[in-house]
Amino acid sequence: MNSNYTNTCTVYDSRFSCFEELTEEQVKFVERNKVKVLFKKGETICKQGSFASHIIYLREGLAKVYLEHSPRNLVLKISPSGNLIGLPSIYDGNNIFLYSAAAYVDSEVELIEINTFKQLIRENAKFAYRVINVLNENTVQIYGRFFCLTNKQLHGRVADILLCLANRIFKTNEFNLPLTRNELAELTNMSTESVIRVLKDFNDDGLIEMTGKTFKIKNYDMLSKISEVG
Amino acid sequence: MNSNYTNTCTVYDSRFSCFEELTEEQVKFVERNKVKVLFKKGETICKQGSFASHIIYLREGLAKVYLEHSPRNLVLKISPSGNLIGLPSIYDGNNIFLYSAAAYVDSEVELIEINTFKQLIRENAKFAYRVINVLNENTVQIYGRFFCLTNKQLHGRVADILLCLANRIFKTNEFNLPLTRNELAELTNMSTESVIRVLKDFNDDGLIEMTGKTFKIKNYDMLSKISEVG
DNA sequence: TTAAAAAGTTGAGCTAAATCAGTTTAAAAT
DNA sequence: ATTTTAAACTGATTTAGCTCAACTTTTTAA
Repeated sequence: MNSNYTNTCTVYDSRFSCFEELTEEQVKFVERNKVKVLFKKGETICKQGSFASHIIYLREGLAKVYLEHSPRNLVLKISPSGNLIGLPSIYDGNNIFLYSAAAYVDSEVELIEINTFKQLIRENAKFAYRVINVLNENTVQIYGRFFCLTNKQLHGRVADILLCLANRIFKTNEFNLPLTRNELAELTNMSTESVIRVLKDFNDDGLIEMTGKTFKIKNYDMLSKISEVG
Repeated sequence: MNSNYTNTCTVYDSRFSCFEELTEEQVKFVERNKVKVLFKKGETICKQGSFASHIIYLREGLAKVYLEHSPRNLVLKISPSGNLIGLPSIYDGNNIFLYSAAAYVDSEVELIEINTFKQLIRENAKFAYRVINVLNENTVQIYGRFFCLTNKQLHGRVADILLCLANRIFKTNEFNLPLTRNELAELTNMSTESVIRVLKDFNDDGLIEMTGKTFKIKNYDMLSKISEVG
């Protein structure tokens, strides 16, 4: 089970859509109570501390979910298309966003009115069960990331995020990363300079091939090992 | 909302019991499908990687929930009585415990058969809604702890855990801690020596009064400040 | 009630990784 | 096309916090 900790500095990979469980009528109910919004790269999708009047479904794009805190934020997860953002805000006694989210690339989201969502949970147990699944998968992912950021050293963390990007986000060994080195540093909770140094090490050792923002995983096994050992 | 990050190196403080939502019949159904077990201090309540055949309700005691990984574990949370352990294991496609739990003190738990629990979720939407609440509260707590361990320095982390113990676990400013310095180190993700040094600093500066395992919070405000600043 | 083991404590030295201060390159803006 | 700004990179320096190696106190076991 230790492989759980490899490559978990990552995202929730939506295997289940809770919306599948809705009746036709409920689907229409959702349609009536949602709006579609486009966010440009860098824009804030939701703001920590503001009223959570809606659940956010990321239809297309890539976003980061993070806790705001000067001098440095903590990225909780990166979220590709197909994910729900803001679910933990729906618990009773709380009506504010617990975190912020921002678009890494131009993104398309659907905002679903929160009481609509809550009502669906209360009246459709199967839907609720799916939501619980989504929440739990998410929790597991965050645990992996928690472990990664607290117990792995720099090389392990960078290896981890590279594997994550290749496996879970872009789903290919060669990808063009829409993040700056700075954003990569925020994501791995390290300094920009350290990110650059570690990437250079990997490049020099032939583990990756890197030209600017183009990355190619050359030695998957070795990166996995580095990620595991920390 | 920044006070969110103070004193969150902590536990889920169960405000809602999901079981309140059960019908009489469902309560009986649970009664038939649960067993009561006693765990001695130090004993493993559930083991990461083993089959999760049940949900664990901590009726009495104090436990840690942690990810196992040599050379050092990561404590996800400490769990006082009234908490459910093992909820994230109930998602589809997974039937193993994602983490271990161990008793800090002699503890009494109830094991509820997992399919019983799943059935309740599917057939009682209000129960499911409560479970979602519990999961979300838990998630928020973990986020706080995640932030604490990744972004705060040693003094901030120790201040945080002391406030947490006083406020959330023992609910008094003077308490006898059933943890060794070593366990405190594991909890704050620092070395035992560092824990001792920081505690000594706090003691010397009059922020706490400490004799062996007896702790007394003397300057709550200053500790809060240290916890906030990091 | 004494021995053994575990927990707690202290200081010295080391190291991983941050910060700082700069240079180079690339991307926007004029 | 040229200036401006931002991002990428490099080396030197600093430092927070760990490890190590002692020693003391407390707890447990014989």
